[in-house]
Amino acid sequence: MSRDASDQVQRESEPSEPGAELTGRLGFLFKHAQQRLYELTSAALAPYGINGRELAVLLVLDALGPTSQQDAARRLGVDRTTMVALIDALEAKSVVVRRPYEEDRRRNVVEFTERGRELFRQARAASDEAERRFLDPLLDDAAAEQLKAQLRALCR
Amino acid sequence: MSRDASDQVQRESEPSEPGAELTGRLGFLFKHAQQRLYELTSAALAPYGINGRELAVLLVLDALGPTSQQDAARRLGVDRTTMVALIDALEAKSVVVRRPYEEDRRRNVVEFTERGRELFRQARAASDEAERRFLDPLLDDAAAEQLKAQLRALCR
DNA sequence: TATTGTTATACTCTATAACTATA
DNA sequence: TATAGTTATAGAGTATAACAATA
Repeated sequence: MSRDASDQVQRESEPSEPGAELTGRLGFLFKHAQQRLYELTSAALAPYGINGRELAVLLVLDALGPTSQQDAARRLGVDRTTMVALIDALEAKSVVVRRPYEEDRRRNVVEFTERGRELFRQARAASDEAERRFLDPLLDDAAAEQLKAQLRALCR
Repeated sequence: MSRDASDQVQRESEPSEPGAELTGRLGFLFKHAQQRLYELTSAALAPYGINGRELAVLLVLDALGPTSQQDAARRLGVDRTTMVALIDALEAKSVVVRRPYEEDRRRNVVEFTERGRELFRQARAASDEAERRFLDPLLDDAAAEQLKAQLRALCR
């Protein structure tokens, strides 16, 4: 990366490129940045047979340990009915299993299978690598970290 | 604080807050930042009876002048069949009109109505204000501009 | 043959409501 | 009564395929 910082910093507050009325808007920028991240991540995860949403479920399971579907749904910020389908898909691929929870038989415990845990480790590494490639256009690691910090601030 | 040493090691680029495995990921950050921007923008546009996608169409029309649906669709990066429905909605609200284009009668020309142009000006201002509120958690205007510059770099 | 607008259709992601079995 | 999981269903947003009119 050998570009001058001034190439990337927007000096004035009015963009001057043609079409910036649209392409300079936050909604447009977020949509397209996200689209690009989605493409990179999808390609990176394809060899493992899971998608980004399923990896997110696995990250939650890894963080929480064996968990009820409801807890995982809350943690992920999705509806519990959405979680049913996500776990269905992961269970069909033998990445996780549902176990009855004896102490409260309304619940399932969801946990990794042995090969599911190994698949998760590899898929997470592939996704990490995709994130790094996504961030590659930024100047350096400090810029990448700052972007993350700003996004964190914007999520309340 | 007398935990095992391995608990206290501050790793290099790993965030240490609980749950950061998920919430520190770019996909998660983008999704939630965008969700927040969506909520603010939706609320800001509601009084004008249009949504963010429709405002994007109007921004394209404003940038291009009277345009065919296909040109507008290309500029926006959506399918021409998607544009049909978008123009349908805007025309139903008398914000734009379709006019036959005499030089090439396969085409329509889409353009603002008089009150549509005025509504657009006000809606755009409201959306701008929503963007500013969205960016409010950032330190200052320079940080906001830098975020935009970084997003632009990430969209290729 | 190719292009513009259109319709019909389908797919993805997600949520709400209602059912069941448990508590 | 309340909760966990499930099913059925619906809505938003989008795309593909096929058609009519026109070039």
